[in-house]
Amino acid sequence: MIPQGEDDLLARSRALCDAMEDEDDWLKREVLSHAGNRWAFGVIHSLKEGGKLRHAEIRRRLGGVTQRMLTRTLRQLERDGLIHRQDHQEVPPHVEYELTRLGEEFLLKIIPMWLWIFEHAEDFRQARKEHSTAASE
Amino acid sequence: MIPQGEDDLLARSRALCDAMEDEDDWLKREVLSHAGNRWAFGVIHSLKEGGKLRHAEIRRRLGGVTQRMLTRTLRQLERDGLIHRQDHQEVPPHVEYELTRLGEEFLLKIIPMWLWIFEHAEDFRQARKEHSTAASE
DNA sequence: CAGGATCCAAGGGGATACTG
DNA sequence: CAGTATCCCCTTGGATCCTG
Repeated sequence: MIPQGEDDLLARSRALCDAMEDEDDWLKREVLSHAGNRWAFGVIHSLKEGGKLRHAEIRRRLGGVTQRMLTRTLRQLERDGLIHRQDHQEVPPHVEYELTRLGEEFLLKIIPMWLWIFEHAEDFRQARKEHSTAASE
Repeated sequence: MIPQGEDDLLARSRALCDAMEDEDDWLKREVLSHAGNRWAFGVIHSLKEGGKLRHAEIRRRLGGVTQRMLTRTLRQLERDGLIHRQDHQEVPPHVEYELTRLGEEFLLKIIPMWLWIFEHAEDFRQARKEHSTAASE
């Protein structure tokens, strides 16, 4: 798919690589790391589907995440502007999270890559298997 | 952009999230980590442009990477089948690396996200600035 | 030339307990 | 309910030195 514009994509990417000396390096690390983050994708996904959600509700949807890790993930995403945190200043605490426009766009950008990875799950498994057998020879 | 098929994307992603219980989690971690890896993207990019390259040549193109980190990155990419390592068994050592078909596809899949992030660099900077001012209030 | 060995600092991920 | 504090292990990124 998307055979058109391949050279163009590479050229633009190349230009960015050259331009990205030191100043923009934090951007890659900061933002792209979320894509590899253990819970970030699930959080964004949940918020996309559920709209405005509370901490406990997100935890329920994810399953397996600890309070601490969820809090850290939420803080990180908030800091980068992908989600919005709304504290209702109530007792007991009532805090709601929702995707920002930036967060929605981010989700739509990483889903294709995400899908591609899982579509090629067998290729990756195969590559690893071949590699381990080659190593044992 | 790409307003068409948004629901479809989400539905497919949702289905994958549900299906991905424990077994496929390594896949996400392993493969997606390359996207956030400090050097992986540059390595893949160099190989896409330069074809078959040696260790030292890749180092020259990247600039700033240590031997150790480059070796580790190459090993990781090789393990996941994104690049191929060809040891010519010579003295002095002569080892060449090149992209596999899987690696090329991977590059084309992550470039759009990559470009999007840099196109929105200002948004991220702004979000962070607002967040830090909000925190200090 | 390619990369292994060693040592280090920082961060990710997690378990458990506690708090306003 | 939402979150913090403390402890832990593991990985990442890196500097430096050494080797076939």
